[in-house]
Amino acid sequence: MKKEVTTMKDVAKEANVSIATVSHVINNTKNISKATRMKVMSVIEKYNYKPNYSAKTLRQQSTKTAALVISSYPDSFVTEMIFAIEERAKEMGYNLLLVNTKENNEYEEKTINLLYSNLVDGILLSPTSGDIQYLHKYTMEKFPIVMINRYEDSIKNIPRVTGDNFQLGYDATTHLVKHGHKNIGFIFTYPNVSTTADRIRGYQQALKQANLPFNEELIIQGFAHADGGADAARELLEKETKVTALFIQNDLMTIGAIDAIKKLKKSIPDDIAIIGFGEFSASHIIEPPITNVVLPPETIGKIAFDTLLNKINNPDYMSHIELPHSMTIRKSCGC
Amino acid sequence: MKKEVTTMKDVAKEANVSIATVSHVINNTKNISKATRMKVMSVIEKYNYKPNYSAKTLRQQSTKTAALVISSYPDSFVTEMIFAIEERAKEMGYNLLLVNTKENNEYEEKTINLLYSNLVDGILLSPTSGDIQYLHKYTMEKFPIVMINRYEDSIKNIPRVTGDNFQLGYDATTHLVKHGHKNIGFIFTYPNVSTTADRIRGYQQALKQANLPFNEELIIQGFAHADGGADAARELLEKETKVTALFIQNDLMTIGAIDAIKKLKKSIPDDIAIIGFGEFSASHIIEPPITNVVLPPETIGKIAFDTLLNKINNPDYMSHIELPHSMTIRKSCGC
DNA sequence: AAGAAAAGGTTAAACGATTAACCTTAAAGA
DNA sequence: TCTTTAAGGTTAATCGTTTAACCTTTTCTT
Repeated sequence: MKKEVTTMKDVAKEANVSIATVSHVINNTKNISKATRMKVMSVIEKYNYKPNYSAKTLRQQSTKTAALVISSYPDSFVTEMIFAIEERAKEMGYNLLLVNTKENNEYEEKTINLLYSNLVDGILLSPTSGDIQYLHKYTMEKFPIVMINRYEDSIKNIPRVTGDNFQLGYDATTHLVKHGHKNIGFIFTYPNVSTTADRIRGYQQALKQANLPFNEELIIQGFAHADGGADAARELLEKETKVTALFIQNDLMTIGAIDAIKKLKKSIPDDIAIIGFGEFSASHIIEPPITNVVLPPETIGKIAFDTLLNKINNPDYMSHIELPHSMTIRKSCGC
Repeated sequence: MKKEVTTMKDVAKEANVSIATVSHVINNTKNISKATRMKVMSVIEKYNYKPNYSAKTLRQQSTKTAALVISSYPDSFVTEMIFAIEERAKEMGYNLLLVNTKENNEYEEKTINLLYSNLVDGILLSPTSGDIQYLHKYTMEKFPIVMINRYEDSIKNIPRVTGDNFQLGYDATTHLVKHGHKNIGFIFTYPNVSTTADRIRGYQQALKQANLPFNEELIIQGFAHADGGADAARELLEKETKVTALFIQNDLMTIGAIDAIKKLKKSIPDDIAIIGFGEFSASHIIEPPITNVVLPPETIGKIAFDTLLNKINNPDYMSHIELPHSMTIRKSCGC
């Protein structure tokens, strides 16, 4: 599939100048007389000529493209983050490649490997919950990678931007504790992931501080969609845990859980109080309106991209940024 | 920012073979003795060598990258479509570049222009509602573009895959008519877009068939988010239109509209019946559960990508594919 | 008016692969 | 045994830019 496309050579020939001159006109990299410039420009216009990106890249060793590798099915938090990153990339003159590894560790490694082939200048990575030790290879070579949302402590030299998930878990739990709850269920999506671990630490800390016992049975995993939330909620309610409150880490799951609880003829928040994670379009419309603890997806996205840019421009750049959460109080928590 | 990266040359030197041999080993494009192959492989392994993508691309004139250019803020329909496309691309050995033009026509043109620079092999375009006549330039050059969701009739030679939006509008409206509604509001997001136009034609056809008058006041635009839906619904209810049913073209707007209607102390579906567009995670949980007319985002995405592949491999390829919708009946329509 | 500096161009060497064409040597056919 | 064919490699051209180095010619400086 050979495309017959105008090249710089063609333009140069038609305009009766050298290739170098054409390049200089395009990039404004040398003084060019108005006459020549106009001549060249008109030829460019005439043939709708565009410089070949690969050739440019090959010569300049910079693709002006970044990749965003996410792992989970995108809920509204992730979706908003994605588009914030896309926008920021655009602003900074970068293109964005999107890859979803769907929590497939093996595929993730293959992807990073592929991207590493000078396809992109750097990678924004929200890693899978699997083993990501293979990343060491890249940090050694100082290939620009920035972790977003999730991190892995054993891998040094990778900057990251995440939410302050410990505090988030702590605050959400404390809020429920203040409403008098003693048996608080915690429904998460992926284990072995920093987000989950940090929030659970916060949860435990809050209980400890309130002199409440920590019951492992109250912490369970669910699939990251509505049905998964419903299943998890049912499981928790049917166990002998006397659970009276739920802290759910995913918007779709929250929706599912609410549905399931209603179907069990329990009232929210009277029988079961709920705090969800992440603001989404239906948060305030669902009955009852959902209290959420939220992280700012746009801010995280933009800062992450800027961090990546720093890392690209300075291979030794390092930072760990933790963004604070906020809480949107509505009825589902009992307030 | 020069990266010191191993090249094929380095590998060749270290393995004591020619560059060509290394290339042949990597691409399996010639008989190579087992001994040499192993020698080369081990050097590749040792240096974690990856072929330079730009060089490869430059030589082969194919980037194995496609772009998805969407225009609107992504609701769940679009989000699911995006990831279906990303997955399909992956399957077919392509990378996916994502661009959101946010309904900015000027930016859209700039984007297409940029992408055209051999950055991608082809573009999947869901165009803005603005003037897209500039596309003629590209169809002339047979640059592979496929329209997705939206199309523009005046631009020939561009394949497209969309929903059968006429039928969708017709069926949704007819359903409401059968419930006895005579004044059916139609809330859309973007005017001058084929999706909207086709659905309105369907709406009109349904009214005509039922001998109902067409009242232009009942068709209004709203911003594509929850507040926009709320505003539009209020506007319609406050007008002297005696509206008793609403057909809303966007999930967020539907959520907003429901909220607004409830706040006006009207009951759904008794006072106002509602049919939304697109299935989303809260569809069945909202009170009342929402009746939706839905298009299959994954199918549209996958078929669109395959169509683009066809177009890439055969510049004369042409097709107009219309996917059928389905309807998920719940309570909001009065059933 | 002489010398220096600026303006406006050009030449040619990269950048890092792929691949047709060529060259040996070994194996197979007759 | 002689000729053909296959196997295993290499050389060098090519893809389309960028950019340092070089060369004229014009314009300043003093």
